[in-house]
Amino acid sequence: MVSRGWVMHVDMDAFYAAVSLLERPDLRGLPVVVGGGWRSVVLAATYEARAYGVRSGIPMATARRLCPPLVVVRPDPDSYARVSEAVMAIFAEVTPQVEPVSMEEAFLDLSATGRRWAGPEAIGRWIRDTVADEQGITCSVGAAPSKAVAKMASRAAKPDGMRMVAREDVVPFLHPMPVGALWGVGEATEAELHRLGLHTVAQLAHVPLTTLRRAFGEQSAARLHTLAWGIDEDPVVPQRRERSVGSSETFSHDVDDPDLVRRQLLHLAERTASRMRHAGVLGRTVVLTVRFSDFTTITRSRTVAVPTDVTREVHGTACSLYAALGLQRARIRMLGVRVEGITEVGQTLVQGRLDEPERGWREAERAADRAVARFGHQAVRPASLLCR
DNA sequence: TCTGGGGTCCTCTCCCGT
DNA sequence: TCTGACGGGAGAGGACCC
Repeated sequence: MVSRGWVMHVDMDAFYAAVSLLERPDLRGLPVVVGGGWRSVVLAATYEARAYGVRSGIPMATARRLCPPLVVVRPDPDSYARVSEAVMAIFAEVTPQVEPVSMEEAFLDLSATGRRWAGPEAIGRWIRDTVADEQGITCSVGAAPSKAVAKMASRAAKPDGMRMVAREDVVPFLHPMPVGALWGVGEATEAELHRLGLHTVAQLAHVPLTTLRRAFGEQSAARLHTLAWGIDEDPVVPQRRERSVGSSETFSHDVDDPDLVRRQLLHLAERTASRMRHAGVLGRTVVLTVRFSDFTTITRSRTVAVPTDVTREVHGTACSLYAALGLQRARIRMLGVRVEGITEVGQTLVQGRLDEPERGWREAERAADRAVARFGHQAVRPASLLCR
């Protein structure tokens, strides 16, 4: 075994766009993005589109302006899930210690690989070849002594490349980089670091910890400092359990009608709770998110006495949180419903209420879930959503 | 320019009980 | 009975990731 102490990060190149092109080979070589309606943002862009400055996260309108010949394709979640599952199965042939980060990337703890592998480079080559042969898409691979550095190595290798960073090479690899390249340093943190006169990882690594503490607080300062030296003890954890489940949606145009808001909250509560029932989990805290037309966003939450996965209860809590805001026809752009404090059904006592019928809403909604699974989403729906 | 939807984690504040 | 210190939990918001 020659891979002890190595963590590998594998990241699919422009995953959603690449998978979409499998169905549309005629679009190969063109600037293509995956995205939705006119108020949406770019979900993924091919490297041809990126040459125009188009990248994921920018508004669709901006993308069209930057790249007039842009081709837009709609997302295809089923295909993404199928390819992702196949790719994760390839990783599992290397090691059982696979931590999926999202559909398109995962960390692999190479300490647990068998003797058949000659080392991290051989593993990386095999993964890249197998993913390309079996799934027809490319990926980038980074390997290092820690997750954070492995992640940055795969980013440096993109697209369609591989980068190994041995323990003795970590500091020379990191220190010339701009601070914004560190994993976990986004726009706001980068701006604050620049304000402190820190532009490279080397400068960040040598600044006194007390200076960072004043600017970022205890935990974030410690994290930044250790990251700058490539130290990251975060282990590879297969099968991380979700800590919250939620659903949100931007209206096609801003709304101020309270009835429309309550109907949308029902739609979001239904989506959230049915996913919870499907996953076999319950949650205690309902979080309502409201984004107004000026893009200011507020959240309000309430913890209920008994954990729930019942649409009616999630909806009722979300509605009372909304009512408590006392909004006078404010223009709303987006609504979200999320449930936190997740536990598994088997681990939680679901206490019946005194005023609850013996076979209550929970059973009714489970029966509806079974009908939906058999006959499709239109089979059973709350009456107030039938006109959607 | 005009900003999706799914998440996690951290910080700060407030409230409550001791 | 009042006051202050302290810790824990809840709630709100922000930053970050893909």
